[in-house]
This record gives sequence, C-alpha cells and structure tokens, in this order.
Amino acid sequence: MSEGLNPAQQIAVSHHAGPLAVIAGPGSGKTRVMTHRIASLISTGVSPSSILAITFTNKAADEMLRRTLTLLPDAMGARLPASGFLGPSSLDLDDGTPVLRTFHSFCARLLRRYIHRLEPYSSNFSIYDSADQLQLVSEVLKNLQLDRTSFPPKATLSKLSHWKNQMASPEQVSEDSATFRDREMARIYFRYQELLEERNAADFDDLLLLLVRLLREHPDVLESLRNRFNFVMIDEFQDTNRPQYLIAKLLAEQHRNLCVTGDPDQSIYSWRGASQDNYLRFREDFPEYSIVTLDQNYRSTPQILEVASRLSGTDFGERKLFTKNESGPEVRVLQVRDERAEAARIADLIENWQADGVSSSEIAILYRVNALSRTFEEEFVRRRILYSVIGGMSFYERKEVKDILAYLRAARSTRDDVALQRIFNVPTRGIGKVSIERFVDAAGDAGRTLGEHLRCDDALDALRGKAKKGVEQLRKVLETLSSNSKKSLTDQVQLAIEASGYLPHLEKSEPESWQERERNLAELVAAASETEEILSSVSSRAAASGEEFEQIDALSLFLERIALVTNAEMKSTKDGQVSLMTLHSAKGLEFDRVVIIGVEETLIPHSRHGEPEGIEEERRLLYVGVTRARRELVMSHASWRRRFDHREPRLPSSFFTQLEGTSIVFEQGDSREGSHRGWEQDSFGHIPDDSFQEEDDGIHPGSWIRHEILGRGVVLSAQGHGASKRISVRFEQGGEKQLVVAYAPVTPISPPDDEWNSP
DNA sequence: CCTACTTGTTTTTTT
DNA sequence: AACAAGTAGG
Repeated sequence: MSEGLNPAQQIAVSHHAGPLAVIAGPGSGKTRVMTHRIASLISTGVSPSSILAITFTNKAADEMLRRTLTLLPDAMGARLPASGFLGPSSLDLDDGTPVLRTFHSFCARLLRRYIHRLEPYSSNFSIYDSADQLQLVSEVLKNLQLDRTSFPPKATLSKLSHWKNQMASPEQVSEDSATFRDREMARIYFRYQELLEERNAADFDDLLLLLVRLLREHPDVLESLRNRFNFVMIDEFQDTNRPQYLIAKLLAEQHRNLCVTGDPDQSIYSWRGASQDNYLRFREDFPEYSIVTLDQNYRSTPQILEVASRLSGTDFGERKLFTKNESGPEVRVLQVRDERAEAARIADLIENWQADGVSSSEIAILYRVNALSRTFEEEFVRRRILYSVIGGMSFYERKEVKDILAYLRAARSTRDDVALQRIFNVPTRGIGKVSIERFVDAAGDAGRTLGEHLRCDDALDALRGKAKKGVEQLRKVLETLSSNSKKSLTDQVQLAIEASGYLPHLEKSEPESWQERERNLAELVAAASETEEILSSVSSRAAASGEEFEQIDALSLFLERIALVTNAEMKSTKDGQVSLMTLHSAKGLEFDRVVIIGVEETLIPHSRHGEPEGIEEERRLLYVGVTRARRELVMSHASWRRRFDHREPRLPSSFFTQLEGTSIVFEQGDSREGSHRGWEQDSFGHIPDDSFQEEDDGIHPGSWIRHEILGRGVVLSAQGHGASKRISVRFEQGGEKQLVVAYAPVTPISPPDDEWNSP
C-alpha cells in the first residue's frame, strides 16, 4: 500500500487517528497521499462509507474516487460504481463507497433531506445561481427604491456574499454600520435574505450556512452524521472559508479524525471568504494535531521551479520546494505587439509542439480574466487548432436554457418567484411592465408569493385585456407542467419546451442565432435523459442489494446538478484539444506545456486587487499558474491590448522584476520573426549576454524613445546588455525613470519635431 | 399599455 | 460588443 511513497508521504498515509495537517507544495503528490490514505484506512477495516472527503471541485472528487478504487482489492473495486456525480457519493444510498464531494454539493444533498427542519424552508427548495441572485438583488433595489448606479447589483452582491462568508447576520451588519450608505447596504442584505426565505431558495453561500445552522440546532442530525462519518478529510484547506471550517469542525470535533491538506502558498480565494485563519483555528481546536510537509516536487523541471520559487516564499519562506527531475527547456517570456500578435505567436508555438508530437490535451493556455480567451478562440478556429474553453459562459447560463429551466422551477415550486418572473412574459404574451407591476402589488397585498398568487382565482382581477389573457395562458402552461410532474424527467423538459411555445418564439425573436439556441435546447433534453439513466442505475443497484434509500425526485437532482456542477466538469474532456482556462480554474491541474498569457500590470496583478494583501494573492495566483507546468512554461505580455473598443497601452507585469537573474529567456517580436532567432534554439545553455548586442536596438544614451504609457523621453544612460539592459530615461512629461528594456514597452523614435505616428 | 428601437454601461477570479 | 435601462411609436 505504501509502495513508491517517500517517507513524508508514508507518514501522512499511515496517520489514521487524530487530527493531521498535510502541507503539500505543488506537484508533491498530494492526491496520491489522499487516495493512498483512504485505501489504507479501508484496508485496516474502516468501512468505506464512514469516510468523508471534501474536495474543491466535483471533478477532483471523481478523479480521487477513481484513483482510490484502483488501489483497493479488485473484488471491492468492482462492486463500486466507476464515476458520476451521484452514483458514488449519493448520501442517500449507502453503497459502501467513501463519500467524495464538494462542500456545496455535500450540503445541498443533506439539506434536500433535512431542510424542512429549518423554518420556513421545504425540501423542494431552489438553489439560486449567480444570475438568479443578481435578479433578486435588482428586485430588492426596486423594492427599497434604491438606485442601481449607487448600488451596482454585482458589487452589492459580492458585499452581501462577503458578509455571509464572515457569518455576519443582517442584524449584526446593521448594528455595525456607521454611515448612511452602510445602513442602506444592511437593509438590502436584510431584505435579500428575507426574500430568499420567502422563496424557499438558497444561494451558494446559504448552502453552507444553512447546514451549519442545521447541525447546531438539531443535535440528532449532527449526532447521526458524526456516527456515520468517522473520518473526515478536507482538501485545498487553504481555500476554505469560515462556514466550511465550521462544518468540518462540527463533524470531527468528537472523534477528532480530521485530516486537512493544502498549501498556503496556493491560497487564491480570499475574495470568497477563504482565510488563513482556518489554519489558526485548526491549531486551536485540534491542538494535538500532527503536521506533515511534502516538499519534494515530482511534477516540474528545475527551470520551472526556479521561477516558481521566486514567486512564493514571502509568507512561508522556510519551506522550499526541490526536485530531482531532469533539466528542461528554459522558461520563456514573449513580448508581443498586441493580443492578436500574442494569439498568432502562441498558435505558432502550439503548432510546433504538435509537430514534435506533443498531445494537445497536454497544452494549456491560462489567463487572468475570461475575456482573454476570445482572441485565441478566433485564431484557433482560423488555424484549425482544436481547443476547449473551460469555464466562462457555461451552457446552463445560456438564456434559452435558463428560460426553460425557469419553467420547470416555477411549475415545481410556487415560491420560486425569480424563476417565475423570468418567464412571465417570455415568450411575449402581452404582459408588459405595468401589468407585471400590478400583479406583483396584488400578490404583495394578498401576502402571497407570485407563484401562489398566480394559482389563485382572484389573480386576474387586477388585469384587463391582453395582459389578462397572457397571464391566463401562463397559468395554463404551468398547470400543464405541474400535472405532468410524475412523468419522466426527459418528458418534462421536452414538455416545458413545447407547452411554453418557446421554439416559435426563438425563431421570431432571434433571427441570427435561433438555430444554435435550438441545438442548445436539444442538448438540454439529452442532459436530462443522461441524468435519468444515472439515477435509474443507482436505484436498480439499490433494489438489487436490498438497501433502502430515500428517492430524491429526478427534477430536483437535475436542477441541483446544473447549479453545482460547473460547465468545466460537465464537458467530458476530449483528447486532442488545447485547454483554455483562467488561472483560478487551473488549480489542481497539470499540463506538459503551459502558456500564461496577458502577464501585464493591471491584469496580473489585477487592478482590482486590494493593497497589499491583494497583491500577495495575485502573486500566489501566478505561482499557481507557473506550477501547473511539467516540462515547458511560456509567459506572454503585449504592449497593446484591446479593451471594450479601444486600444490600451500595457506594461509588463511588475512580477517580472522578481524574476530578474533567473535563467528565463525573453523573446521579442511577433509571429514571423520571433521564433527564428539563433539564440532561442539553444535552450539549455545560458544565453550569452552579447546576444542582443549583435542587433542594434537603437537605444543609446542621447537617443529618443517612446514609452507606450509614459510618453516620449530621451535616454540618459544605458547599462548592461540583452535581457538585463537597463536604461535611464528623462521623459517629456517630466520625471526620470529606470527601465529594463526587455520589460518596458519602449520603441526607439526619431527626436521630437517629427510627426507623431501612433501604431 | 405594449413593443421596438436607441443610448449608455460594462469586465476579476467561482461554488 | 453585449446587455440593460430609457424613449418614442403604435
């Protein structure tokens, strides 16, 4: 069982009882340790179903289960399901497997069973995704007659989420608020929470908070869960927030078998409430803990680790990663003109790799913000490079898909008003703004939710004409759907599309894109039938083994899956596709070749960071990106980048200054010239310092340069060569500045009085 | 009172 | 460039 493990890994694997913290650097075999530890527990007689392992994504959960199964004796592995979001980890089916889930899906599943114990929720509660939340915030603003420009819904929502992750109640926030604005925000929070309850809905944060409440207020539930889960493991502990920690603590404080694994250097979710405090809390609550540090890296070349180590270490400098891996190519930094040149240059690179036999699925393009994927997608389409964008606008966020799902939700729950409002006049059925307002007021006066009101006889009294007919029509559609709720899930989805008259509406209102949107709806039906298949296989296995389990209705499961399983995880990663994703979603993954694009100031570090902790987190984010690479790492930055509809000059990331003196190679130039300079081929040796000298870069004392942000200036002095050539410049706007030529977007220009031609 | 068109704003990261 | 709120016509 401990085959091929290093001593530190072995200690972690064989530590079974009592609290354990594993500090695991990138590529140090953390997943290996976790899977071996689970297998090791089972081999000493621990019942698999008494093991709970919380992972950061559903994909990681599946992967971990798969790898654990291969470590178990065949007989045991064979009777366990291969994979799937509800098969192996269904809480309601004690099928003998360890429960591997994310916090959110673990909570959702428990709440489905127990939420009726928490007033006023009932088991068909809805899970609100960010679009639903946004709609709810907008409604609250309207409700409180606040203006959306001074309370931008998105910013407001993230403030609410922040409070919720701190576990501050609306009342507390209200008490603590000093300014008028703060008090208004507290009112929004209060009303928002009130509406969620009324609507029998939980947002993502609520899933965690409601479970904490359930465990605290209902000792019998807590008791039964403690009895069931004798061993609790939390992965990516550095990215857990307060409610998540509390759940872990509540479950484990009695038997104390809590194992947390993580890496403080990879903490990148503080904006979601993740906090290093959880390590402190762990130490306080479980003082008898043991600690194991895994610092041998098995993933990357020394070149990559050298760069990584420059980016880590301010916080936890004591710990240094090392590797025995063999040397690889130098880490390269490409400087390009703009985002199109960047895409072209990197497409070249990818084609070269492919020609060398590198599999596309071993190549990843990473970026700070989703918007950067666009140019690459266009370029890849043009060049016929197969790719897959992970994350971003997901399938289930598509308008047409959300609309049909809203029909299903509104039919299923009379309290899900966000869903109902979404489809009130979609397709258009003559119910305008004014009529909706009247209807809402009437419902409010009657003390009902919209859904309840709609189903009452007096619902239509306030309306006349077209609007009245329209509401009648809507009511009929929902009635049809509700009365067919016993039908198969696939039929229900199909029926929602038909009864709503959605397809004709699409063709009329979306002349450009209706065909694609129709295909998306067909895919939705397919997804429903897939869910159904999984569910029926679970039920039949349960029936065969004579075990009892609480059947959750298929629609609830379908909606839950859609809300909690991200697009990235739904898409079966096909071979032969280059992956494009944000640095955040790259966490936990590894690739042979990694390209990090847009390594520019205001992007990495992002301009919205808070000082100075924010910068630290941005640095860790780059660290995470860098350490995804096994063999080759390339970073790029452009001198210009399109934002909205104008070109902006860009500066290279200030993080590059931390990399000075490493053996990274800087390459300038675009697609055509770039890859054919002699010195790049020699990737193993040190770049000779005079490599740049051969070509006159036109930058000498006395010559003029233009800096794309700072403007024109005259070079006062120059030292060094090549990548380390520094110049001192006096700018026209005033001020002197030291610049590293390779980093700074400077171009030699003729002395002033010349015409100013901007690129 | 509804709908189609015009105008202004928007992009950090995710369960 | 895409999406919501605001405005005029029907």
